[in-house]
Amino acid sequence: MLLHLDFTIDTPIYLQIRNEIVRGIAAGALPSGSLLPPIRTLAEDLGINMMTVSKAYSLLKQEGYIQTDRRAGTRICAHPQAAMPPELRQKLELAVSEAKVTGVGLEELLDICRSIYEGGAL
Amino acid sequence: MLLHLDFTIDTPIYLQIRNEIVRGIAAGALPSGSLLPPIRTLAEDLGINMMTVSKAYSLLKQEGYIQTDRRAGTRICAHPQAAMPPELRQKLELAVSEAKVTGVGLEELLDICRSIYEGGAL
DNA sequence: TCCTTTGTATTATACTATATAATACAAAGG
DNA sequence: CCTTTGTATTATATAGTATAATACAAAGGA
Repeated sequence: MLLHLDFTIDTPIYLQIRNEIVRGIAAGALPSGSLLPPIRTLAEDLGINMMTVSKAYSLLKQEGYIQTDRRAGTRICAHPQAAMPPELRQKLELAVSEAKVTGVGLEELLDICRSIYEGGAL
Repeated sequence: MLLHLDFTIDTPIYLQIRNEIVRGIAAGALPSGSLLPPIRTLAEDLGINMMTVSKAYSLLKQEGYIQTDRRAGTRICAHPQAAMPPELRQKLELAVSEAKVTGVGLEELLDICRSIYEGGAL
């Protein structure tokens, strides 16, 4: 379980962990049922505090990405939503808007999105 | 100049201001050369502190979205980048990944991105 | 039964980020 | 000169983030 953390950017560590796991799920590296490492193990591997990993897991659990069992550990669980959450919609709007303003053309943008979706962005 | 702020979410106010302006540029509501309201005026309209607006303007200026002149005020300036900044690429990757995991199909996602790009997301 | 492993919770501390408040400054037009 | 503009400074308060040191509950295994 290798997660890439960047301590120089302003994104909190627990959010980086959460994001990496979400991307891992989308990329297929973490299929439904996959066992995530124990909080203490991952914390030690990453050289960070146990509670920071716990915070990431709690968030993922709250969002429905994982399920936790005291003894069995933490596993990925698929959960297609009925509709797209408004927060995700806003994330997309902002990213697409920034791309547009930056000068990225529509077709180019769609190609990028397609490659991310298909390739898994990893 | 109406900006929609949400004081209940965890996104900082200065970032919300920045994001709204970027989306306004992409949507065409703020074409190049548009004059943004003075910091004090916008702060008063939004009921927030002057320095919070100043922070948003500073960020936009640093990112190249606006230009400031002590006397002439603050104006939008177009600036197509040579290549897509890596932070934007990561934003896109995360948003697309979340959409995929949430159960959004590829074509549906591309339609959404297209409508955002063309419609301006406003 | 005892030990280990799991997630979770508590308490304290330190540091940073965010936002406000009250001023002050520099620049330039009227 | 006065106003308006962005910017800077100093102080303060609050919240978020991360660490540290423990402790607890649950359940499988020796």
